[in-house]
Amino acid sequence: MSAIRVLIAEDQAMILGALAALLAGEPDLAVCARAANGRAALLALTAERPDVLVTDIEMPEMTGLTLAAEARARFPATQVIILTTFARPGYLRRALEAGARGYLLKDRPAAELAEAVRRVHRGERVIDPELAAEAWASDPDPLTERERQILWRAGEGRSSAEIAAEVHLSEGTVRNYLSEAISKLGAANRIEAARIARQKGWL
Amino acid sequence: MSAIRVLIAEDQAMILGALAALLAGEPDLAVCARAANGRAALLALTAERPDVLVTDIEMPEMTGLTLAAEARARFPATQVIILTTFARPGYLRRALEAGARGYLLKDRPAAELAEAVRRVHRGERVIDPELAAEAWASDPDPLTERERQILWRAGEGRSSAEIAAEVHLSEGTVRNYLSEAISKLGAANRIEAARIARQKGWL
DNA sequence: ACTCGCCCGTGACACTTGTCATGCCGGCGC
DNA sequence: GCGCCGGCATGACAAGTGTCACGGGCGAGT
Repeated sequence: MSAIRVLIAEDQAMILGALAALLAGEPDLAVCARAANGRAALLALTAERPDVLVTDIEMPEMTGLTLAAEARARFPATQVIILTTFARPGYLRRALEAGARGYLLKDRPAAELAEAVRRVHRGERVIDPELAAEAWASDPDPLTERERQILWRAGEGRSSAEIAAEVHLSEGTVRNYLSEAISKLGAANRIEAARIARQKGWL
Repeated sequence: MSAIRVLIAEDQAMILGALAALLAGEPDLAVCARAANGRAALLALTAERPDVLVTDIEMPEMTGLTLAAEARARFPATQVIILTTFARPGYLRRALEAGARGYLLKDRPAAELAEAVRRVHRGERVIDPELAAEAWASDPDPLTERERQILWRAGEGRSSAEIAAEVHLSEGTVRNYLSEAISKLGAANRIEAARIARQKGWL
């Protein structure tokens, strides 16, 4: 009986190393690769085809949520666990929609990580129960994928023209999406809209 | 020759466990206790008198910085290492004033933690070199009080007119201050300026 | 086949924002 | 006294932003 092969994606190098050390202590688990961002994780997925992917959400290059969706689509044999600081219902909802099988908080005891890896590998779901209840009660993400993508860039300080170039759209269209997002969120401008969306976990 | 005894303080349980696992892999180090907040760390210090204390900054009950100062005053034999996410020069300065011997970022490779523990135990200082340079070289806060006051509000999403009303200035003047702040920070617009200022700890 | 939602685009308009030239005033050094 | 600089203010202009009306295409459901 061979060990469960795990890929860890986490942008803070020391935490990445520490998590790897944590799982290395379990005889039935093996950390087959590590990645410091979403893009590197995709490469590692292709090369290693691990049984389980454990990923943070907030990473450079590609967030853990889009990584989860990519992984789901291209490597369905790999189960995804989101491991994050943030107990935002919006994150959980999007994680589940992206096909994640587990959602774990960094607040939880260390032992739960190894246990979660085993359980998703058996095909079970592992969701923080407190968070699951809260997620059901909260209002759903009103933003479309495009709106989120564009609002995120606007929140970083990019201009409409810059965003248009980045996502290959016309500037007018970008302004339309922003206008739509602003009105959906009841904000007065793109800055406030980005702030609200971030706080609700929709970015 | 006995192992170096280490106390770890960190509020995120999983990270705490992972860091402990990381140090447990080093034969010359021993994690003698763990604490989930500053108050618990003080109790553990009293009970265990460890050689080295590794602590996060942002914790409930008592921050790592005040914990460092307390430890320095009451247990001078224990050397303190601050381990944090934030590369803010202001934090580093306060950490050193509190008597910390090490300041390490969670961004750094995992191997550096064990090495840092050994070095502070030998009486050396361990300061992230990048951060040390930045802390001394960085022009301390180019913003005037007015600029800060106004840029902060702009970062919250308020318009120039709203800000003008709040601080009893003309709208044109508000725009002038913002323009000045934007150029001082090398930003392209108020959003980016606010982001940069926040990141540098100037807001 | 039809509607509905999301996607993408255009053009026009009013408003906001960023920049610049210009000025007043009070403190500071010489 | 004099120049000089930093804080504060104004007005004017160009560029960027938010809104609206309107158009097209595509896929999912009824």
